[in-house]
Amino acid sequence: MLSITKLKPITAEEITTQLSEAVHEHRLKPGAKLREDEVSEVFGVSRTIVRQALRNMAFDGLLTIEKNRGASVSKPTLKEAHEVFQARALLEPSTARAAAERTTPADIARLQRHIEEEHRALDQGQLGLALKLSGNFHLEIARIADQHTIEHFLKQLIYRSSLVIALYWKRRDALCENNTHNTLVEALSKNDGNAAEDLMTGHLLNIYSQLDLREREEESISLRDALRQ
Amino acid sequence: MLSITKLKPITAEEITTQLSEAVHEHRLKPGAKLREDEVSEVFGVSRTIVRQALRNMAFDGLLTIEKNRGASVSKPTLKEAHEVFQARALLEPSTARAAAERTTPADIARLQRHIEEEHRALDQGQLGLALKLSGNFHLEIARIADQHTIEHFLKQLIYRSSLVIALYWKRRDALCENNTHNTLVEALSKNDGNAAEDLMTGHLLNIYSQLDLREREEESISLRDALRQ
DNA sequence: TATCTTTACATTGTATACAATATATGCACA
DNA sequence: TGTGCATATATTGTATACAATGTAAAGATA
Repeated sequence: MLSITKLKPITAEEITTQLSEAVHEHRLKPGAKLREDEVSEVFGVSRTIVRQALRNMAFDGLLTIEKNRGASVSKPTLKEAHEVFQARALLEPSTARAAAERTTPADIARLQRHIEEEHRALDQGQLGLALKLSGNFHLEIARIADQHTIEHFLKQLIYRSSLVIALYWKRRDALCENNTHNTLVEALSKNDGNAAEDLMTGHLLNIYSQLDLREREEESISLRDALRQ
Repeated sequence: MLSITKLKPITAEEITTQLSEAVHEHRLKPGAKLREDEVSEVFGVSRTIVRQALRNMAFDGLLTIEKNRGASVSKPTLKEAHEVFQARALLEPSTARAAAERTTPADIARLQRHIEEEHRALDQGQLGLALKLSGNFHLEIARIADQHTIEHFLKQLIYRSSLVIALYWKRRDALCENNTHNTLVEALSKNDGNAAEDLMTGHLLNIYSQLDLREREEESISLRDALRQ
């Protein structure tokens, strides 16, 4: 028997979340176009709602909306890539320190579950998922630090980091397995703020160093885009 | 003779800017309601556009939109007030340093014009305007540092600072006249990054110290709001 | 064939109609 | 009075119709 109960339609925020995760996991790659009625068909809502969701994502820097030409997944420039990691370098170490000072056993358990999931995803070759989980680990730390404002900014930066990685990661074949996250959890569990701050600084530098952020010629992309301007 | 040329209507972004400035200048105070019809009448556009503008502002933290209950100017809590200045303390000093390393004479001229305007506003008793100009001074520094991402975050933080000041400033009667901005410009003109960074740190602490961020009983506000939840 | 126009189509932008919800008003009853 | 309920009004939320714009296809001219 089919249930005909009219279930309430999905909200703009839920669509935002789902699409954002798709970008974060590289299921939607930089440059991908998102047509409004395509999206509205998928989620079963009107374009009104879809447009709200797309604008949300544009705000987070995930999408770029060009007037009369629609929305597409952003392609951060080299400069923006640098800026994202510079901003993270300013925000995350002190946040890690603050988190260390108030980490509870329950927090540790959550973080360890995060890491496990991430490893599982890597083992199964789900690179995109692993990347998303890795980002969420960082967000979790901001949550523990109980810094909502910074968490909000960090969320944007981490999503954009995912785009940067999609475009500028040196070796696509493998996200290097590293155990910095484990070491960080250790520092947090000991409430060692100094260590947490230092580890986070090093961790970000490590990621940063694995990006290929040299100037490129093909930067001026698809010719069409170059001429359009 | 009346010009009947159909001038193109104002955009959502322009409305966002105008309303944001009104909030920044305290012409719109925390708690003030913004009805969609009213706004759309004022600007001569449909509610569609107004709703875009209101959502933009909600994203910046200037407005709080409650489902089915409309938009009103945000009233940052004590915790949020702390968070705003903690975030600024992380971002602005290093930004000032970066700015110092690339400040040009033209930049100095702009900054000095800023300060002059600010003083003029103060002399004429236009506190709100002075506050906005003061905020713009800080944004100008981020612009000089050529850090677009941080500038974007800072803009949000500075707008919210204005709300915090509206709610928690110790002495409403007078924005204390200080010449820290002048000293900062001096450091920038000498390309003295260390000094700029230190001055910015001190400046932010100074503002922070002039806020009354002690717990209050009346925090739970208008009773209506408290019970509504 | 190549280039330029013109035309048709696809897609986004805006206004508006209607539905859903919240707020205010009036009335009954104690 | 004042409290509860019912009704009316105001306001926001969503879908849709139409306008504006961009893109692709077809045709014309050389």
